[in-house]
Amino acid sequence: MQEKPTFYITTPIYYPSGNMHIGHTYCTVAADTMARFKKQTGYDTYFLTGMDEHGQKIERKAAEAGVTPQQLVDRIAEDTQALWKLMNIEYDDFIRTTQPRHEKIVQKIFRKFYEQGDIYKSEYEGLYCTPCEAFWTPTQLKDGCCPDCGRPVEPMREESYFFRMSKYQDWLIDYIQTHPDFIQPPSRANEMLNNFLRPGLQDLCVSRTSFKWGVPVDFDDKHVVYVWIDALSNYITALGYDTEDDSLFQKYWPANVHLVGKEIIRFHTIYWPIMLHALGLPLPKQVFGHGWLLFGNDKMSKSKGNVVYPAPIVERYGTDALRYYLMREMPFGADGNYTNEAMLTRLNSDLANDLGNLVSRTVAMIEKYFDGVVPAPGQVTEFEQTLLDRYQALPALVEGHMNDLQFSLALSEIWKLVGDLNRYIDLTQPWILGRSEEGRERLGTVMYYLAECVRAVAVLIAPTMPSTPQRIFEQLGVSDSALTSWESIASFGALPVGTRVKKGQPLFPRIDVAKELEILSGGKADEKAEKKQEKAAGKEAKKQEKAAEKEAKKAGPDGAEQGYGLITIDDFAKVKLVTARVTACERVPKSDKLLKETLDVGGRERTVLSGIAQWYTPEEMVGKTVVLVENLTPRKMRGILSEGMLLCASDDAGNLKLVTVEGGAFASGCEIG
RNA sequence: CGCGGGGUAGAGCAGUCCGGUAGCUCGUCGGGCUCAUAACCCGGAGGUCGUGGGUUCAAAUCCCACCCCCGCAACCA
Repeated sequence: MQEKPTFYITTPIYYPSGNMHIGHTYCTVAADTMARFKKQTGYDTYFLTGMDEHGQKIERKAAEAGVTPQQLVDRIAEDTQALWKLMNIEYDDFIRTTQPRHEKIVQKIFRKFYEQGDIYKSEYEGLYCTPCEAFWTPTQLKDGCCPDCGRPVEPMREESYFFRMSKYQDWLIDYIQTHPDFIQPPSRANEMLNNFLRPGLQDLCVSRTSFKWGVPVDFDDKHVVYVWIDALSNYITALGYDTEDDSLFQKYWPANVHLVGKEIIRFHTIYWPIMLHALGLPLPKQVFGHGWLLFGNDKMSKSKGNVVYPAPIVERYGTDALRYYLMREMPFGADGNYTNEAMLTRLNSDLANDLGNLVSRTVAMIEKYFDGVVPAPGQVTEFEQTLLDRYQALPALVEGHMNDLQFSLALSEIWKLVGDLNRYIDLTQPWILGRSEEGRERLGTVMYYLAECVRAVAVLIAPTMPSTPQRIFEQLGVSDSALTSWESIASFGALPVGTRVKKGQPLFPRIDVAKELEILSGGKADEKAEKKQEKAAGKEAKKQEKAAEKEAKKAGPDGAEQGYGLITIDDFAKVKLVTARVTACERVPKSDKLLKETLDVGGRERTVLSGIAQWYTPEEMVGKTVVLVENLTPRKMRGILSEGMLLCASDDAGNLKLVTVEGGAFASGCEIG
């Protein structure tokens, strides 16, 4: 028996500092699509994803939440795996850096580096910002102060182990230059060479003593292994490298592709190759840096948060729809914008109008004209020839784009066939052929070509949209797995004459874009509230508010027009507004937008966070008398509990002004209303 | 001089490496069709390719300078 070629693909292991959102989903879906494609085209594939669960940030987050780091990461790992299930991700393994199988090998690797002289002990010296618990290089500083919080930094020393990167830099430069496919897209290779390699690599600090949540260095227990060796080695520890059973490692390493975000390409194309080289292992064949999914302004939503989570989208439109959108919308490698509107428009035009409707009309016509039985094709005309040309060229084109990880191009090629088919129907006018007996053979040809081409489309979209093909096959009456394989579309005509089709539900119902946009933005806020606010009271209030809003919209057109429901005086009374004096104010570390205000409210002190740092400096805040929503459910942001909210006015142009009480001396704690 | 991405039709983008009628999707306007999910098909309008200079027979594309936007990693009430 002939052995299949192998294909090993990985995603980064994600950091569980929060729930996985659409950006992580993007990368994971891409890896899954690729893995499925390779499987479909005859490869023995292995697809690894997982989580990078160590580090100071997790330690701190867990402490804030009052749980152990392990509990924290367990929860997020569970949620993440549930999300991947929802997205129909078929990974072969899910590695977590807290698993013993990983930790043991990391220790071995670390020790090996030490013993062979790649790692040495020294001192890390740098400028440290104590509140932010971060080291900065002199070039990162802003006016000599911490770029995050603006406070002064101080020189600090920390004992650390270092990896001699410099020892390998010439080798790596040479490797990159002689392996042009190693770093993709190629512009990234230049970036690495010019910015990091040619100027000279600095030795890399690979251990920490400042936190404990990590893999202990087994010969020096003051230290834990820092992220580089811990996280990057997951790609081989997951395969059982350097264990008793390393059969997976033997079989699949080196990886064919590491899919990574462009922000971590440096670690994967410099540190990781050097580590592997030092271990005497071959390098992955390719590291592909994909772009970032940016968030365009969603005009329908006034909510300021712009993090998009996949679950609500999947609930409404299905997993395949979201997968299609992610893979189709932007060229892999470049940045792309995500907006609900663009997605809904895309789903409507490509999935509902073009593909879904094509399947619909094809099946409907075969039912109408041939009682649901696929007829035999007859004489071929130039119209069929056009289709055939497209059909025959398609698998190779798709394969080419897929191998370049150009998902959007692959899909766009497939959709050219979909477009051809819709056009074909108009050109051949089956409804006219159906009127006369002479047209019958011709009609049969048209129907056969349609059905057979639709079958091919179903096969081709399977990696991107894993569950849609089955729904198409059901309507086409195809159940034989020999007719759903990649090989089955190698040549036209595998679909047996006489197959019974059966019309089913529309594949992708048309979406009312305006309506859905409203629901999506509302749904998003809802989900956030649910995640954030454990307190039932808060949740309940929100729901009621929503229900009331909906009611009011139905009832009063005036209110609906403005997007607000009418409320009664009682509703308003629920909101307790009071005056408050800002007694102190500072920027929140590691946040662009947040200010932390300390307020005096009638003699009592309150801490409130506001996303207004772009408009107000901490200095000018102090002394203002502002309006506080006093009975808002407290919420934690950046680890600080915010007890209320300051009223602001903002306009469409992005200006923002605090609502203040004229004459700053007005007493604080006074009720407003 | 921190790094990176970008400025091409109303919107989102391709084209730029390797100069030679400016293209795709959505929207819009007009027409056609009735098998289909108000879907599908055809056609039109709409761009001095950020600005200024240079090279060239010819520049979105090459060279120089400048301007502007965005991101630097995500629950920002």
